[in-house]
Amino acid sequence: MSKQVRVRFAPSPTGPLHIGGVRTALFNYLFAKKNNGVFFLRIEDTDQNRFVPGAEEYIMESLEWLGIAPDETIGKNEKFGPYKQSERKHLYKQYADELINSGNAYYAFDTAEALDLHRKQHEEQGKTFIYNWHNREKLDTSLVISAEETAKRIANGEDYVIRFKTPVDETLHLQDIIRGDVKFETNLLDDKVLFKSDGMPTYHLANIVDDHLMETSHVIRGEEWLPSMPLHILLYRAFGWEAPEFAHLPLILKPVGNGKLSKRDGDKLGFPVFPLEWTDASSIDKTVSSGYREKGFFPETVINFLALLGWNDGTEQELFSLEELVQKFDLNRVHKAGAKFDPEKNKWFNHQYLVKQNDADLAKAFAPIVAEKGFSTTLEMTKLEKIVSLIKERAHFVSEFWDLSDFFFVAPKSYDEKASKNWKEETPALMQELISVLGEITDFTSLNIETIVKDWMTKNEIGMGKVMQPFRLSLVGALKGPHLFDIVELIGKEETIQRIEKAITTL
RNA sequence: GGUCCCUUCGUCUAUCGGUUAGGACGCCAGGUUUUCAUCCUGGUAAGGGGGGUUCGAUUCCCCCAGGGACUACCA
Repeated sequence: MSKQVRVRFAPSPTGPLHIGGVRTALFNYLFAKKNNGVFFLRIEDTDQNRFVPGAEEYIMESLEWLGIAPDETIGKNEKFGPYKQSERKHLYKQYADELINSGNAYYAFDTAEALDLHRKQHEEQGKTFIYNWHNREKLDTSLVISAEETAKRIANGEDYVIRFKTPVDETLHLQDIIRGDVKFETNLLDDKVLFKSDGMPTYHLANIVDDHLMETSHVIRGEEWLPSMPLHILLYRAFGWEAPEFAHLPLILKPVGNGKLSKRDGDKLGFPVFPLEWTDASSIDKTVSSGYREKGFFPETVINFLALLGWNDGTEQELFSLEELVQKFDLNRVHKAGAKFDPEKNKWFNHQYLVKQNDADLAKAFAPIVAEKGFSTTLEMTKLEKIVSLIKERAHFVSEFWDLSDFFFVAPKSYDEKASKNWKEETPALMQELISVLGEITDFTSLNIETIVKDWMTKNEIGMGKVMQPFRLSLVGALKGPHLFDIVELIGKEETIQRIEKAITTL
């Protein structure tokens, strides 16, 4: 029996979760569930300067809305808690010390200013400053001074960081589930800071320590982390720990132009990049970024579309429920190349799920909009459900419902110009006749009205278009919308006749 | 600049050496519909370039080009 699958999503709370992060979380979730494993959420807030209030809650709420909430996290099954790195602060120093003692790390006293200067000077000469084997003994480190001297400087309160002592002259062949064999020369790597002068670990140290302590079996993360895989593997080795398996996901790219989709893209591209609406409290004007939820996307849409960005099951199926995804997901079928986000196809997915929703739920979602227009009391829910069932095939979002159904609530205020051309000289007389036909119908239901009206037309040899077009124009104000007799039944005999009369006088 | 990753229709993708290179979104046309939408039918459109390996390459290898990521005491 192989060991239990435990995967994590480990965002830092520097703002709202963006769509690429959501995809990473989703793939972790799918992989965990597929393998009867555990999906946990860890908050990586080792950089106190970048902490954004509300971001942590936002992340949790987003995952919950999408239906991919973690099995373990802050306040939930805290088997390996705390799940927030700032609360694990006391843990990391001892591991940094362990690396110092084993000769895998060293103290460095260089100031940020000194390093900046080095970088600038190198740049001016067209060279790149890399803090590693070739210069670490020329810099201000514990490698070149005595242990006593080092201890003294630290005791004096001098600022220092702890850097990893990258091994020399090695070619690393690393295995990535998605990319296969990836090669790195250790001589080209730099000695990353593991422990900062503010007493906090960097991402690299905290991440490895926590993944080990939390018994992470697989690290599934974005491709932007691929360059730090050698460092991470080397760290596991230095600690003598078994490393988890790695899988680096392809990036989600902007739909137009180049580059990866980023938080800064906000609403500029005409679609949300965040699952939930987010108000930037730090901005002067309290900038609001739209969210999928508020825009009327269903969680199923977001899940389905994101799952297919970089993965497919090898068949031609495109509509998947979360359960199906769990069943079929396979990391080995994840793509290597980045994928451009296609807002059009995303909308198509939402239409698919909109049509699938049951009418009662849609009516419930539509009701507040109707109420806002001032029709709350005049309508019972069953009628609203009926309306929704008639129009949903024409919509991508619930927010489009009103424009597609306003004529159910209120008579047209104007008539579509182009359509009015169908209003000919003989039309008023015909409409007058239609009124009297309608007036005599007692069973005022769609099918019955249709039968009677069509009978009347055939008996009098009146062409369909001559009646139906003006009839629709009178009720709807344009040549669009659901089956006409369904509209007639819903608005009722009296209203129908009134609207025809109004059309006769107006047109 | 350096390191690493990637490369099939406009976009998302299938193809595990031999296919008329398939599907979906979009777009166009036709049909259904009194109308719009849905739906159905059809069409549009692709293996970056150059070398190899092979009887045969989209598929395997190399080079180039292009794109991307990373290159902080940020994650």
